[in-house]
Order: sequence, then C-alpha cells, then structure tokens
Amino acid sequence: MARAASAKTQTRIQKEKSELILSAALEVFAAYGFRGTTIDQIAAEAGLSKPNLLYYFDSKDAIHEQLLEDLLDTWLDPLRSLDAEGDPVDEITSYVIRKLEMARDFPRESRLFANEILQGAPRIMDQIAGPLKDLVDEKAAIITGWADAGRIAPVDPYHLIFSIWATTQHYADFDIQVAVVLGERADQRFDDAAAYLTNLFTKLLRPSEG
Amino acid sequence: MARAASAKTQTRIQKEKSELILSAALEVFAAYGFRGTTIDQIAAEAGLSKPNLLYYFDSKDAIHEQLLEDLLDTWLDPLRSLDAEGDPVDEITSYVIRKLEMARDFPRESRLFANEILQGAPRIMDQIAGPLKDLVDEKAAIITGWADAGRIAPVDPYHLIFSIWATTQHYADFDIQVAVVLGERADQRFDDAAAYLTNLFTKLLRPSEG
DNA sequence: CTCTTCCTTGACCAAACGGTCAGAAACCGG
DNA sequence: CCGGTTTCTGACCGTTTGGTCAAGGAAGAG
Repeated sequence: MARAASAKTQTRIQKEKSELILSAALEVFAAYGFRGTTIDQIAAEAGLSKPNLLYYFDSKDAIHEQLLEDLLDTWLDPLRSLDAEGDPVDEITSYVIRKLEMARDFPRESRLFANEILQGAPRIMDQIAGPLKDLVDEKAAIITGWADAGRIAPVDPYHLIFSIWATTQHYADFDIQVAVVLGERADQRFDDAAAYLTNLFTKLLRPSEG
Repeated sequence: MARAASAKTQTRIQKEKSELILSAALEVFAAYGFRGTTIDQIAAEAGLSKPNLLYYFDSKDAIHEQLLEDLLDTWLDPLRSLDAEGDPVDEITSYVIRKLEMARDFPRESRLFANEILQGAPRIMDQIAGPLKDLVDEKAAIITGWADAGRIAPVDPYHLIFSIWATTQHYADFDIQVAVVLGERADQRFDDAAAYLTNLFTKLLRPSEG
C-alpha cells in the first residue's frame, strides 16, 4: 500500500515526490494516453526509479485516476462562473477568454482530457453524464433565457458551448499544428486568438438592431 | 516481407484482407494511439489470428504508416476546393459544411489525426510543415484578398481556419461527450451543428453595411 | 548518538507484447 | 483432380511491461 495515499499526515518528502510524480505522469499521459504510457516513462520523466515511484502510488491506474480526479475538480470552473446576472455578451466573451487562458496555462490537462474523451471516456463517463451535463444544462438555460429576452441573438446554447470548448481547447490540443502553421507569428498566438475569438462570438451574439 | 505490400498484382483475398485489417486498425489506433494499440487488438477486431495479420503487413508500424498516408491524401481535400473565384461567404460556409460532413462520415480518421497531433505529430510533422502549411498559406492569402477588397469583414485568416477545424472536428473527436450532453437531442446533432456553424461564420464574415 | 520510521534500490517475477517459423490447409489455373 | 501457389495456424522466442520484495540507506525525534 502506497504511503502517500493512505497516510493521514504527509511528510515533506511524500508531498514533494507525489507532486513530482503527478506532474511527470501528466506530461506522459497527456501525450500517449493511458495504455500508451509506461511506468518507466513516468519514472524517467520524474527522475525516479520505478520501484521508488511505486512506493508513492499503488499502480499506474492509481496515478491516472488521481490526475483525472484533480482535473475534473477545476476543469469546469470557468463555465461555473458564467453569471446569469451579468451582461450576456460580456459573460460569454469572458468565459471564452478564461477558457483560452486555461488552454495556454494548462495545456497538459487539456490534452489529458482530450485523450480520455478520444478513448470513449471509459474512466470519466460518470462525471460527463453527471456533473458536467448538469452544469451545461443549467448554463444553457441561462443562455436561452437571454435569447428569449432579446438580450442576445437567438442561438443554440449547446452548440454555442461546444464551439467555445472546441475553439479554445484547440490551441492546447493541436498546439504543434498551430505553431507550425503560424510559423514566426506563433509567439503571438494567444493574443491573436483572444482577439479573433472575442470578435467571433461577439458578432454571433450581438442582437440584431430594431 | 508481406505479400500485400510488395506484390504488383493483388489477389482477391489480398485486397479484401488488407482492407479489413486497415479498417480494424483504424478503429483501434483512432481510440488508443500508436503505442496504446496492440497487434492482438487489431487482429481481434478484424477477426484474424495475429500471424495471419502479419502475413499481410510487415509490422504494426507498417499498418499505421499506411493509414496515415491514406489519411493525408484526402484530409485536406475540402480546403483545397476553396475557390478564390466564388462568393466569399458561400465558399467558406461550404467549406465548413464539407468539413462537418467529414467529421460525420469519417470520425475514425479524424480521431487518428487528433491522436497523432496530440502526441506531437512525430510521424506526420513533414506533412504538416510542408503540404499542409503551404495549402493554408495559399488559402489564407485568398481570404485576406477578400477582406482587403471589402467582400468580407476583416478577419485573421489563420485563426478563421483554426476555428473551422476546431468546431467541425470537435463533433468527431469529442463525439461521446457531445452525445451525452445533448441526450435525446443527439440524433439531430449533425443538422443542428450545420445550422449553428453556418450562422456563426456567416455573421463573422458578413461585411458591415455602408 | 541512537533508535525507529521512512525512503530507495537491484534483483526478480509473471504476463503481455511484437514478431518469427515450419508446416498444414485452402485456393485456383490447367 | 492435380500441382503449385497462396493463405493460415499453433508453437515459439526475445523483449517489454506492471508490479513485488527483501534489504540497504537516509531522516528525524528524543
């Protein structure tokens, strides 16, 4: 039994090494998926021996599970803060920017999520069908309310949310492609993307005059 | 040496089995990536024994390589047919629809591509940096030309293309998530997505009046 | 300094993996 | 229905993989 998982109080070393391992594992899982990742790869990335790594986590599964748990805790935060009381267009463009910031600052988490969904979400289906769907339904209702009140143009709220997820996460998941295609302009990709996406969704949502 | 790869004339069985294997391999590679896929998985999916499968292809690598080669041949077709002589908004919305149809009709190919990019495009970097980038540059110039002529609203052509890729491929790569979130409305997802995306990009590109 | 607990390691194991091979079985033109 | 070619299979091989274990080394409280 791994100490880190069962102990009520963690030693300094336990905390440090656990974080080191999780960070290394995130790097590798995000690129190669669960099956494509080996414990040796994670150990090498973390600079530890394999038995030493397994002293802190019971198994490859345990590490992966921990990562997914941590991920889902924060993954939906930007959507959660979409506020029915705010200005509709501002709320949605702010959501877009927060999501884009997450793609910039946590690309490995985005890729881990993408990998999991690509495989059919075998380990997080419950979270998708439960909390995620519930949250989307709740926020979709808010958007529909805004549209009904004429405060934004009529729009399918679900596909709006999908398009926000898709466009923002694209900059993390397909980063290599984006960087290569943009070439020397790649270093401005965040600011340019932010401006482009703000414009895109503002034009979509701005209610027609009259 | 596998017969199928070297023979100049293929027998009926060679053609049938090769296609069977490629289809099965596409299914598995698309979900689990190269490292996460085993030859036994592919063989089971194809209903063949492992040695029998290896009679047609030299190695796991050879199958994967063949799939990527076939994929890149057709992957960029929709973008290639973007026509500088057509109506700008029609050309781009038609491109969006063609891409969305590909996501619907060839989701496994989309996921295979996604998996490859997630891993850093180790096997198709040449294609990305070469033909793909060249084509994007060419079409971006066309879009810029349209904008300069005032025929569409000014827009960053690269991020426009990224957002088209992202939004359309999302329906293939994240299909499980989309299906779960949409629930009973999921069977209309293609038509609804087509309407939503057409509206999204039309509003973005429609030149401001006056 | 010392004893206990925590940390680390090399050696090891069984299962899974990619791939090979000799020969059996099916196919097919004559 | 015969003979050569093509197709298929079980048994096998070396390597990699996930994971274990006994024992040695480092921390740290007293």
